[in-house]
Amino acid sequence: MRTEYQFREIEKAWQSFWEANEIFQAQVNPEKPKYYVLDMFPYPSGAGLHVGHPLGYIASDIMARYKRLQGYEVLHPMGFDSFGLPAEQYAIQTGQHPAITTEQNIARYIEQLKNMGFSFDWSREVRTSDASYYKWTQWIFMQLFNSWYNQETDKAESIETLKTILGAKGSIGLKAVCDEEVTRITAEQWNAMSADEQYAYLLSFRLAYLDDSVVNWCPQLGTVLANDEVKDGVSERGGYPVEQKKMRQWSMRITAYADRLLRGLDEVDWADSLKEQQRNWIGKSIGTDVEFAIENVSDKKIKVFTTRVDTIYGVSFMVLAPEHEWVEELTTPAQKEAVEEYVNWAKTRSELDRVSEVKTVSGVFTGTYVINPMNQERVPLFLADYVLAGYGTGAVMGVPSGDQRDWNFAKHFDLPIPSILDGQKDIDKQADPTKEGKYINSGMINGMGYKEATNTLNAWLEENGIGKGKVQYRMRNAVFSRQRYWGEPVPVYFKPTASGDLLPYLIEESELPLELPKIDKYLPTETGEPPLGRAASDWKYKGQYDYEWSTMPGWAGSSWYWYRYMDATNSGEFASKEAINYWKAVDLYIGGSEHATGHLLYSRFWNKFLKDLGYVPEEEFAKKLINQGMIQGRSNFVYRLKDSAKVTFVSHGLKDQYDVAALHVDVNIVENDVLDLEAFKKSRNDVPADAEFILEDGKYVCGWEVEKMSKSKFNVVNPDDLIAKYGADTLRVYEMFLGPLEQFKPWNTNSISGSHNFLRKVWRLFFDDNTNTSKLVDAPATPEELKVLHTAIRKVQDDLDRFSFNTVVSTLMICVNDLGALKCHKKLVLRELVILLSPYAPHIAEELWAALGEQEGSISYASFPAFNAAFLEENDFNYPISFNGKVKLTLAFPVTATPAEIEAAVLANDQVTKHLEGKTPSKVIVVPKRIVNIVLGK
RNA sequence: GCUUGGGUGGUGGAACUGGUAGACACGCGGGACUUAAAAUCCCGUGAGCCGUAACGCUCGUGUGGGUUCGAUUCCCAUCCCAAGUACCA
Repeated sequence: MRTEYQFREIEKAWQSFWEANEIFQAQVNPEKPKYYVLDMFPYPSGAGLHVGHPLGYIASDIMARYKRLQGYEVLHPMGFDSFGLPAEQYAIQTGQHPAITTEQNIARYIEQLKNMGFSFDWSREVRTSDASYYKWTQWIFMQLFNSWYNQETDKAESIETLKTILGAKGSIGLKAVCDEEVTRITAEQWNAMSADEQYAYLLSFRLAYLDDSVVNWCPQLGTVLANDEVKDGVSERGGYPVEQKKMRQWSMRITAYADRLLRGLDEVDWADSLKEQQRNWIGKSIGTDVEFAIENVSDKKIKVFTTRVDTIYGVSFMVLAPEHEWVEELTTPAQKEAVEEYVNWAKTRSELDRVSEVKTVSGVFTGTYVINPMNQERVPLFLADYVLAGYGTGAVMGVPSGDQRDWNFAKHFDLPIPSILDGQKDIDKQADPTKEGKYINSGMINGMGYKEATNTLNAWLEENGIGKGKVQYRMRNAVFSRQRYWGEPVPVYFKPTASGDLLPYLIEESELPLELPKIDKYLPTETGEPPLGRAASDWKYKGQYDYEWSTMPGWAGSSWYWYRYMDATNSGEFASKEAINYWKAVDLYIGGSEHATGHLLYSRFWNKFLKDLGYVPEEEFAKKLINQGMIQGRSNFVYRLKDSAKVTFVSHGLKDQYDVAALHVDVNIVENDVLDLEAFKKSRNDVPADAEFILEDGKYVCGWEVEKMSKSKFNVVNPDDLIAKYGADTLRVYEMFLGPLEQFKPWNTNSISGSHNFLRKVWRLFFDDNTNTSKLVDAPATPEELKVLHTAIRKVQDDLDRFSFNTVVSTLMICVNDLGALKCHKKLVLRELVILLSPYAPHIAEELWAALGEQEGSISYASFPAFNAAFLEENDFNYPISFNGKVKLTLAFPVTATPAEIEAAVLANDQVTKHLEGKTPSKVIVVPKRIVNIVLGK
């Protein structure tokens, strides 16, 4: 029998062993510290996994296994974000229920994941589309519906506390996050309301609420599209026109949490770029709302938001967004034509046009003037598309001296550019946004500095009822309805009031889950209602009330799933108190950065909400987050002669001598950029058997380029193929060895043989390939062997603690190379080496662990080797001796030598004297156990 | 434009708080073993230069400056690449 490294048998055997013995099942175990390693769970797409997907899973699995070795109770689960569009689209085309497609895809994913040897606790697998899971997504929705945000306590509270407050004090002066247009009422008014009226009033305060939202409606497809399904104003699929349509939609008041979402970022260990993205997305700005009166219009005032109220005396014009609702009314007859023309032109401009033409100035005068409340000056009112209707109040005060855009605008329309600060420089050439200096030409703030001026103005404006300090956020509330089938039903039905208005009511908690009804077709109804409307005739609450027909968005199920893993089969709670209090939050979360402003923001929102209600203990759900970099494709090309009677391909190195066209070639038939000619001829029908190849050095060399990994570019590498050829352990080691986890990098199968050879070298430390014998011996380790081993122990531990997965691989390679050179086959040493290797290559590690005669069954629960610094101690240190920073030689000195002794010895050395060339050193720097530098004057 | 990363051999990358730049691996070249191949092992491999040779010299981390005894690492300026983004008042 050969004992050569038989990875196929080894990997299958250990995967079965792990599964049969439930090796990776996590328990609530207060005896041990816990560690929760989470991967962003995948959407199970029909294409299966490519080599890019497992990258993050490998890293998280290494951490999970490493922490187990360190004695932690590790929770490392996997599941599926299984609601989503592709399955629904497939259902529309084929009529097959999305659940069936989803089930098939998941089965494929699980098979692929199991082949990789991940240490997931599969007993905790979750699927967002299972009713037993979405029951709790619906339950959280109900909690949100039953809550309001109290700004006094700065947290969400039960709607019952709001009723009490309204009954006692009314809503005048109530600090709550609510609909903007809500009418403020007294306690008497509240108490005088009917039950239905009170219920309707409360809807404006609930964290889940109904609102008219603008959606991308595509009449031809009869459906609502997400922003990224719309390209250049038409649907990505089919290219049909898309219009903006107002629809009654469920929304979530995420803006209530804007400030906490911002503050929480300081607590978590996430990449700066990611935090910055979230900060930008939330877009907090502190400023002032100011009302400007309009000349000859008494019933309206224009409200502007400014972050620089201190510049208000420098206002020389005012601008409204072209979409502003008062445009028509505020245009004078003389300007009517020009304004209409401008508004129509502005409508044709896409978002892209607006962004790309930043430098051009456009606008039109309305003919109307507004009055600056500070100095009663008449200021012309313009329209310009640099002002956006969707941000702030849709109106901006123009201060050309301090804002470059305003300055450009003023120059273009020949408006005055008054100076307001003595610190402003060259404002005839450009705007100067400085806050330095004292105010001039500025009425009541003349002579003041920035801070004092701002405070003075805010106080005065508030006192006179003209303005007010305000915090403005860019972030909008989150639309929560989707006009789709394959999502969670919203647990709401509509019941008419006495006057016939429909009000939304929650179903009873005991009636959860509200399951998706069966429907005949997965399209909207003929009247444009969502697909669930098709079930309406026999899908009614208590047999009489219509349910909500829209479903929840994709982010609903993924905004709390890490809690379900803690107690995945609990039917009475989303997770038990005991489980939540043990596992608390995710210690390490790994996933792509593309979720920065979606999933990661919504999840933080729901987590904070659940904490407010006392269901979970932590304000932030993921303490540490690593974004793995995307793996890009590396395409290969062949070069076909353009004018040649016979089909002819020329090798990469010679292609410049011919007129050629580059064609993608399947990377799976190319090795080290050398094309497998036979496979190539078979792979394509457009390559005849007698095709000719112009070779270099007897080989056909392909060109290459980095592109996105995609089928159309023939550069998709399937992990299954690599596992079949090299084994999962090799693939795991190689993916980590490729480079830092966070970095974007192209996939290149070329050097995978290096990782495979490494594992074979490990194998050969244990077994002789030729004589079929074990080389293991029971002998005490030499100091040299211990030094090699402990150098590796220290570095592996240090590197894993800072998530430097790639350098661990080279450390292990060095260790194995060194032990090989020392011909070390001692059990005591190799035992520790195998433990170090086991997080990366768990199958071979288990096999070798068994070969060592270990009785413990699985290496997974061995102890991580204890580092002993004593083995690394040296008597001498080899000092590099440098002259003016350039190293010329090295000299060994005892580590106990003092700098003075070293300096004396160095200067007395013959070689050093030779390098001095008779010069006298002006200075000698000795850094103990580092370097000696001799400074020579010029 | 702004924000955040990043530019190191033929390639992927290493160098943890400033201390021998290029670890480790791929690729390539040479050699041993073999009838041959595979496998394995050994040697070499940043560029340029001097010499018969041991050895030695010069340059070198996008570019230009600076700080320092000493800079891939810190500072300033600048160019290029990637991701994100908002004309945000």
